[in-house]
Amino acid sequence: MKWEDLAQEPCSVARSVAVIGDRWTLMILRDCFLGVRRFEAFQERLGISRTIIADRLKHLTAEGVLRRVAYQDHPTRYEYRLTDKGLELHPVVMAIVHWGDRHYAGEAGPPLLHRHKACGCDFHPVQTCSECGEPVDARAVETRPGL
Amino acid sequence: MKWEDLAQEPCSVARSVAVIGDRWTLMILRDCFLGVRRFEAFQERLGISRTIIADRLKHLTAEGVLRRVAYQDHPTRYEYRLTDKGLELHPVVMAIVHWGDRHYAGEAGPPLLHRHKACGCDFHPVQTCSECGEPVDARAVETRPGL
DNA sequence: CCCATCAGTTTATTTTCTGGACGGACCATG
DNA sequence: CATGGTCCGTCCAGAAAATAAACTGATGGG
Repeated sequence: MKWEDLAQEPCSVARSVAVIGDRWTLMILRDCFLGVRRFEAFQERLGISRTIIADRLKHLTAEGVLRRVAYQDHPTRYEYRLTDKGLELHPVVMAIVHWGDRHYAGEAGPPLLHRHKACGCDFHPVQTCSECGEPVDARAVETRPGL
Repeated sequence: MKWEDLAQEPCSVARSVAVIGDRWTLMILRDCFLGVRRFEAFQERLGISRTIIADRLKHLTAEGVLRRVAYQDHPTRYEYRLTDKGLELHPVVMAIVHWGDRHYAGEAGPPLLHRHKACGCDFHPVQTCSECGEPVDARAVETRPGL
């Protein structure tokens, strides 16, 4: 199997991974959620070659996760913003952050705190069932073919 | 920046991505959550070269996400099972699945359904605030340095 | 002019991946 | 007791992809 074939698999993980399942793509998305928008800023923060940045931004734009927005003319310059589809990746990123916080944070605690504006508290994400509202973990889930 | 350097970054996304942020690693984890445990089974399901399977399984084992468990002697054969740390990746995988379901499922709906054993319903994951219990989305979160 | 900013592209190198063969320890069958 | 099958890997050479570093090109400021 080739990487591009992932998108054709009858599996939502495979299809998503074809879009976002790449180290640098995930790092770029992290920065997007932190408010980074410009090519130079991504490059500087990540410290990787510009080719990769250009490539990944192009890919994410083509997939509708980011959109290019002109922020000046003469010359026309674009920045990259999350679309609604991109914003929906927030749970993915938060879940990754939380796992990292739990298993790789040092003595001093997690590097970043997240505050829920509605209640004003620092929080971590909890995954719950859309039907009953209770927290869900791996052992509480049964999977079966749906198609 | 090199890929291995990600683990040293003061960022939980970077540290997590250093462990699981690879296409094939994510696909292997998907299969783990579907109950796949054996080398041959991973290889057959993914259809990629055995070298990659061996490499990724080794990496995940070294990171404590999977553990090797002997399931027979003469010769001793091992299978790979999720550890508790690995099971904690469930929210990450579910979030990815849900995003894929929303944006890449065809007419017929998502390829897999997930049933919450406790309430018996098919569900999708909802990310909520650990403090107030309300659903959280990207715009409801403020980030600040915590260390 | 000369330098700086910004968003990329081009080119050459380095790394990774593939596909296939191979190894070793068994077991079942004829 | 050969022959083939199962299972978990490893090894190797060629192909493909990822990456770094330098370059382009449009513009503005001093």
